[in-house]
Amino acid sequence: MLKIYSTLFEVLGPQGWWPHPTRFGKIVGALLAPAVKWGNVVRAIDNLEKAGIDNFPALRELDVKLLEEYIRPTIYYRKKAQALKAMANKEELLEIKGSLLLREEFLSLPNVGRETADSLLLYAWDYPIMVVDAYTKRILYRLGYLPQEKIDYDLVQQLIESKLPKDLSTYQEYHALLVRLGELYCKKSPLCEDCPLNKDCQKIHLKLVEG
DNA sequence: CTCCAGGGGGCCA
DNA sequence: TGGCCCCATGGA
Repeated sequence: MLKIYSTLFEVLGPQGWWPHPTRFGKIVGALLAPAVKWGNVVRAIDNLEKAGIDNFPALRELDVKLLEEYIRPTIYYRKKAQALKAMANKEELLEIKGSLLLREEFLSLPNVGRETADSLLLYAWDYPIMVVDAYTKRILYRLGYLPQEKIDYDLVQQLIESKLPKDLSTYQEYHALLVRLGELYCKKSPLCEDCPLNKDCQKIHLKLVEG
């Protein structure tokens, strides 16, 4: 597990997440990001900021229909609008420091599941918790760390956390690196010949090409 | 132009 | 758990 991390870091370099500088942007970004390319998340946040929506009180006052239009570049925008509204209406959460209790609070918000909750904690609350997404599962499965690709979220999270130093920047970078690797090489039709992990991959055997 | 994948989450059986 | 729905975007 640590070897994957060091290999990815060496080949792909530091990813430097989270791209959005403000706390508002980080939180909104974490809520919009699932199943959406980051570029489209940025478009959505830009739409909001151009409309002067750059803080939670403003978001709370914003008409839902208008909010939906602003974040339309992100898929499932109606669901995500509900999540944003719910977060804006629970502004007291912003003052709480990261914890597993706060995680439960996030999970009680509409349309916020484990990945989204953990993204909020890891990137907007600086709380060291590993985010697991479809790429994470697919990559670890192909590398032989998981018995199957469809597997319980918590199990994968525990596995990773048990084998990495419990360190904020390690978790932040590792998830970002796995996403980057996934985007580049680990689609359902994989592009393994160029994958930096190719020589370690047990499922797919093609030659490693160094960039 | 059409087809379709698919970085999540909720709900229901 | 497994199936279905939500539903923009971009590449084939």
